[in-house]
Amino acid sequence: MTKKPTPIKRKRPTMYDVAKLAGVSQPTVSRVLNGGEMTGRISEKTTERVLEAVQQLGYRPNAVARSLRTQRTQTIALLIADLSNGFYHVMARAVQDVARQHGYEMLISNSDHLYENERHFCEIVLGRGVDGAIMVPIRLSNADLDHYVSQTHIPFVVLAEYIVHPNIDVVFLNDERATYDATRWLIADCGHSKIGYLGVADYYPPGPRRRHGFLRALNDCGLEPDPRFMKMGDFTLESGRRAAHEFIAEGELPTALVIVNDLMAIGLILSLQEAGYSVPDDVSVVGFDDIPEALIVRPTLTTIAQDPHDIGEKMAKALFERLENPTLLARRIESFSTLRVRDSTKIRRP
Amino acid sequence: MTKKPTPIKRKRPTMYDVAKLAGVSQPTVSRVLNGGEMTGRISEKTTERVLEAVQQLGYRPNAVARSLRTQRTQTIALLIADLSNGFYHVMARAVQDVARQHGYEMLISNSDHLYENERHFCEIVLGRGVDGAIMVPIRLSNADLDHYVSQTHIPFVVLAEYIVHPNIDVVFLNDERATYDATRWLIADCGHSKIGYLGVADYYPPGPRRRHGFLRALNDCGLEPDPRFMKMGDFTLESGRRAAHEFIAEGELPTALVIVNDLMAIGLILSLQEAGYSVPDDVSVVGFDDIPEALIVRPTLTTIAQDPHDIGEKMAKALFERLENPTLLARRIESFSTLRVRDSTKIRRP
DNA sequence: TAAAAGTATGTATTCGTATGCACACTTGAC
DNA sequence: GTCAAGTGTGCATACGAATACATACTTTTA
Repeated sequence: MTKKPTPIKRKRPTMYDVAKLAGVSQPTVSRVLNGGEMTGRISEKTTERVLEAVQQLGYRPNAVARSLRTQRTQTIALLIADLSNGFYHVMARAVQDVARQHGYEMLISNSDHLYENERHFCEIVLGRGVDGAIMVPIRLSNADLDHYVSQTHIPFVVLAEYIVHPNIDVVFLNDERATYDATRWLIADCGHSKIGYLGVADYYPPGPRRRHGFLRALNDCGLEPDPRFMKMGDFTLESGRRAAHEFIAEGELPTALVIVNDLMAIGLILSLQEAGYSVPDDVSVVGFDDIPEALIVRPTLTTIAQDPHDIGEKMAKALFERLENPTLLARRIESFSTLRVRDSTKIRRP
Repeated sequence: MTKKPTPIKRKRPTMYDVAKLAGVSQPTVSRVLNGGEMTGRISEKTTERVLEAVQQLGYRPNAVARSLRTQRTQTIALLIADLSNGFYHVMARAVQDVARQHGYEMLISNSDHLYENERHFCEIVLGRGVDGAIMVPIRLSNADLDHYVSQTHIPFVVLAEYIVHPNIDVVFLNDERATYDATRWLIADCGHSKIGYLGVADYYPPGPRRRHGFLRALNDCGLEPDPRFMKMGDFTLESGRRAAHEFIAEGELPTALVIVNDLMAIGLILSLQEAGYSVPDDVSVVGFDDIPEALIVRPTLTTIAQDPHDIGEKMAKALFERLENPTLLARRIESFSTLRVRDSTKIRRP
């Protein structure tokens, strides 16, 4: 008779197994491992025996059981809007660094800008009982968020100026102001007056704010927005290319374009170049985000740089502050942008 | 005596609360919600009452408790080597799609190519009891992985040809062959003979294989590798720039370069251009990966395209097949690369 | 030298859910 | 009118660890 086909799982050892081997009770093992001074000290001899048994069995605490008992999972959840947007990598990394520093794990999810996915994420957060959540909501309304937040009692931090809620920390960029400043710079310092704007639909939260900053700058400089130069995309490179083709087809280009994000700006630049136009000689372009690709495209992209590391860090810190002190009130925290002038813009003297 | 300082959390409702409100027992609630036909059917009247109570209390099952009871978490873990590498986004997305399709959540982690992080990930996997794990190990040895895998009994899938283990599914690329083919194409079809290679240190797993493919092609075509044209980086764009500066400083360039990944290829191209060289007129460049930036850089990058979506999908599918059928033997699954010829290479007739 | 105060450990219970088993009640068959 | 075979529920327990409380033993104190 041959050996049995190996009963693949020998069960994972539990505290009871360790306790039995060490000749003590299960709680003693727990106390040795968690060392909570308050729990009662364990003699050195016992400690030693227990640790040896742990070693010998290769015991590892079961995080699920522990979570059930302690009501904390040592995990936070992070929802980002687009896994393929470089902006979020840096942010995610910053969050992860802070989390790890606090001994927490991070559950990342990706909404692809879809309402359904954002809701799904919240459901998970509620069901799985993570200890805190950080998200970049794009489609969720204040009411939606309130609905979820009121059911859970964990700290929530969002990157979204439009959210206003007594229990949610908000980190936000001053998009409106940043776009205003950049536009004004194009007009006042660079001498442009035929300026266009490539934005996104209003239901994307940063859409209205950035467009408004653009329009306000125009207005303050005594210019009228030209409807021929106002177009829309959807944050993707491809939509930037489409916009370029529209401009080309219509035969008239502005001398400068403010664009709602870098990816679209890059798409537009590539398509303009392929059609024989020059950036910045024919059109100056200003993007928004400062993703790594902004330094790869030629000309390098002038852009409004957000600081995703700073944003991630601020969000994570806010979260852990509230985890440690749940009575803390929700705050609104600003993260600043700066205009990085590169080669895609040039001074034009009429 | 005053009231306690407000126990801010009114506790989350449990099945008992639902049961009480509906006038049934807790197991009945469980059976209504899980509807497992085998469990015994519940009368329509009861079902209705229970569902109403669920609704009214806003009850949500506690995933932690459920996991403890069922010994499954409905979660898989994914470790990627570099969150800022576009290659992994697509892969992660593919994995997530398959996971979601099976009703599983995904815990993403990021190793930054660091040994410590890879180990940490395995520890988490063991402790937290995810149901399966997918990883891209870079530093972990076969022995390390064996150490971990032997302690857990969940399916593991890795993207790494160098791993050989009876309980680990391996998805791999035929790097050696792909590099061989590309090099041979440069020589035979494009007429290059002064060919260099920009690689990475041997402790990065794909390093030796890709270099070997390069050398084998040279050898098969009767060429000798020229040590002046063999350099190393570390996968980053910056290291590609450094290599370019070395070439320039040394004053002699090959007419074609095979480069271990796109990011380094792009860095090299940018630095060469800044120094006044032309790609592909002075040097033809072939990358590896086909990241999105390959289409942004000018000239567009000729590259060996991996198919990250295919890879992610294959890994996830392998994982779920073994989740559903644990007796399945571990397999080795190949994912194919194709050479995408773009503008960074040109034919040279001596 | 008995009582009080410490020390080290064990006992019992709890977290929220799933599930084997027992039980009561129907229905139909003989 | 008794028994077999369903139905629909409740009871008890288990998952693995943490913790309030009890207990045994030691030391100190009056």
